[in-house]
Amino acid sequence: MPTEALDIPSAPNAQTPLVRKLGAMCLMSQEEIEFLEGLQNHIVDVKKGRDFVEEGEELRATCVIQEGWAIRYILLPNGRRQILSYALPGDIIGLHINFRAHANYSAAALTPLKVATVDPRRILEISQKFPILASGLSWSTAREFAILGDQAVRLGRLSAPQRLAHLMLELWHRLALLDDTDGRWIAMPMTQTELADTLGLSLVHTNRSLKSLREKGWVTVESDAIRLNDVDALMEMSLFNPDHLANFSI
Amino acid sequence: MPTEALDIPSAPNAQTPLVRKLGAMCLMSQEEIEFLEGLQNHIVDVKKGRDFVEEGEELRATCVIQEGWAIRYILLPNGRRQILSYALPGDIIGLHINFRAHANYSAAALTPLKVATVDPRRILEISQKFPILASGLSWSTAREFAILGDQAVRLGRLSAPQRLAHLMLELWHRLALLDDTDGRWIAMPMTQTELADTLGLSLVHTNRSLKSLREKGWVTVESDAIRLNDVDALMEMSLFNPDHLANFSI
DNA sequence: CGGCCAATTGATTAAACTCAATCTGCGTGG
DNA sequence: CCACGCAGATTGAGTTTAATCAATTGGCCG
Repeated sequence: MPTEALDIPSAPNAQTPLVRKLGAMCLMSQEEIEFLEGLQNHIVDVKKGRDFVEEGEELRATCVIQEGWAIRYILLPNGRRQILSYALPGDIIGLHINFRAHANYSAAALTPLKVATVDPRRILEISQKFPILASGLSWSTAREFAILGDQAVRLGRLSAPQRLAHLMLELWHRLALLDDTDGRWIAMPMTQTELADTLGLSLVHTNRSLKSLREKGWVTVESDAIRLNDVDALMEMSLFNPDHLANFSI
Repeated sequence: MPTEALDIPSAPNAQTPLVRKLGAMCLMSQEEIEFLEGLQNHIVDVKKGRDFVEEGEELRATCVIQEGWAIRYILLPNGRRQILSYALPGDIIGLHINFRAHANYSAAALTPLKVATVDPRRILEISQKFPILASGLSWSTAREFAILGDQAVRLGRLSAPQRLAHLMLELWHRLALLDDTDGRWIAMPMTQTELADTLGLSLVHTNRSLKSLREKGWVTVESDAIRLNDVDALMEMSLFNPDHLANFSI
């Protein structure tokens, strides 16, 4: 198992992935859990490939992913795309919406998606009424920062095969927190084009780097999933630091 | 002047850079301003080059930069470094400190620094008592995200000269919000080694890319400062999007 | 004057990109 | 049922960008 995080007992009766995720970090009261679950009762389906947040547009609602994966990305005027991060179940898009704030990135469904849309004013309500919950969201924010920071490290200071391995390990750890891994298999719903736009590489070079990890025997690739055959080797070669995703250690 | 932000009247009697920064976004009451200023009365000096936050260490205090520049960075086991972002006066390091949270990046003084150290519990107090102030800090958080997102775009999808120009424009806009630019001159207190670690390049290639901007006449480089001679050309070639730093437009 | 740090330049090597074909699996219409 | 089209994956070949290695220069300070 990837981190000590899993030794911390989860929130009881956790139904939504957000409650499960926060439960790994902080001990919420039953009232807080119920409030948080109650927030997420308005569920919207988003078709695979569809944008549900568009850069520059005014944000109307805070979105909490219930099922499926999304990407946050920025499109450049020359047509190139940089995917900033993957949003998994329990992740929040638009947590920090302010008066007339405009989205500074787009978000799209990587797989068919179920999202809860929440009135941003109810988020402010949380910080006034539920201090534990508020600190849970604050932790979630700090974790998003750490994830984006690791993305910057990948893009700035790792080689192509390192970037790939590093990303796989990140996803493995994040999915493990949701109990969403089957041993060493993890879902990989993105195409190689999307992978390339995540890692700042060309499609061709992404393909070749993936091949090199396969040929070393470190990963097994299936359509829509990969298996991490040698986690130690992957961690060492990609310089992955698991503390960045479990900064609540001890 | 870079953005429409400057047309919004600043907070009256703004003394600390944080109040000046937030004043550009939200209209705080006199009481809120005084509370925020009062928070920042414990000032610490940090010598140039010194780390004041170390990755992995437990964070004891929230730091608000009063004077000087800092860097947030991650050091890899192989000795390479990725600078994530620059912290300017008014920026906050450790806004989202939680119970026994450990820093997931280091921070060091790029210049001699004055920082206010704040008890993190007083941050929680803000969100409970001062809703406008809380939304201001939330905006500040969203802005930090946008800055780090732009950093990922630079690292992932821009060429070396584009990365340089893009970073200069970011700093120009951020300094303008603090009224800290002298026309088109901006401070550049970092060495080329630090610039290279910011942009994900080698020192030599950074030097050559800087030379190419100079030779095109777009920038003038002095020690510790540069002048943006042709902002339009820089914006076009680097695909810079000023909205990311002024997402409160209209 | 010497030492040191930062900046600059030259030459070579390595990594990653681009262009151009295939190849493969899958669904669909004839 | 099969040919066709299409999207995604794979491979080859040549080019470009950036890294590395190696000096050299410039400024500043003791």
